[in-house]
Amino acid sequence: MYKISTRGQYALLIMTDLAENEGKGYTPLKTLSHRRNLSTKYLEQILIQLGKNGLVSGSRGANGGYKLNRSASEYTVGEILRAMEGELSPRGTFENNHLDSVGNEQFWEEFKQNIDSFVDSYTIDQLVQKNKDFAGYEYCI
Amino acid sequence: MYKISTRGQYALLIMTDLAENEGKGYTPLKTLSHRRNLSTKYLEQILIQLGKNGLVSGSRGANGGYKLNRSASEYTVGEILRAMEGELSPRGTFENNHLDSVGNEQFWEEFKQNIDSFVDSYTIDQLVQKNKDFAGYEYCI
DNA sequence: CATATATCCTAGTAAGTCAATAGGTTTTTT
DNA sequence: AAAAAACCTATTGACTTACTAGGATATATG
Repeated sequence: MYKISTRGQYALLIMTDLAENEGKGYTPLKTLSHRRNLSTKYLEQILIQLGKNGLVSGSRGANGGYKLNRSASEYTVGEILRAMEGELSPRGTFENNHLDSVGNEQFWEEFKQNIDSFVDSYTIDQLVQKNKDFAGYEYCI
Repeated sequence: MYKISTRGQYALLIMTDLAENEGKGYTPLKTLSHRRNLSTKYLEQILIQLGKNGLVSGSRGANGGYKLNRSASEYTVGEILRAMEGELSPRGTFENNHLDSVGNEQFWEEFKQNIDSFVDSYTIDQLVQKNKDFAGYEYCI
């Protein structure tokens, strides 16, 4: 099937959200989950994992929350997805099966490289920019 | 993350196997499963599904088995994988979530197109050729 | 110091998927 | 008639997903 789970999708969404609110200090989990209408407790796990991977920082107590560690242009979509999903290999179990043919092995390897180079070609600020472009278009109607 | 399941991987392997044995009439399930050391009963389900999708034909009785419906150059890897896995969308549940941002939506759409165009750029006979190239290289050592 | 606010941590669970296994039915050749 | 083979349907254990739940820890403010 090769699907990216909701963890990866939510992570990407929240990273663009944080990017859109860059420079406003820490954004609390509650604000994020309400703004995107996602389960607070579920999103919490995602943010903690993003933190453990060095993508966001959390601050506890009043006025706390989460913020990006770098500027939005310094995050690729790939590293965010990999932080949540692990390697984005299109093969599941039985990788490198010795029974597989060499041609097939090469195909699977190229498939993985193709996916990696696609997701690594996108940065978070490019996603944010796409939104802005669309918003601008809407207002012009 | 969901990966391409063994069904898809086995299907691809068996299609290249059938391609390598093109012109030799029908190949029985038992031969295929023993040659690739795969579960006969499991592979049976895969071949039946490939048949329902018009990719192979089965013939019952003695001297029966399976064979390709077209020449190996007329199959893309994509159509084989889609026959087993359904659409190769990288998103799982909650596609087209109205809460998603436009930029993200576009990203997911392009991601899917990227995958489709990759798997559709490969034909089965290209995989077979890769094997032959490698075999030739081996013998030259 | 006390309290509210917020992140951090661990465990559990219902539903679904995966990878087989199993046993039978139907068709075709010899 | 018998053997060979595709076809069909059901079941199962292991695993994953998408949450839910309850607490422990840290921090700003009064």
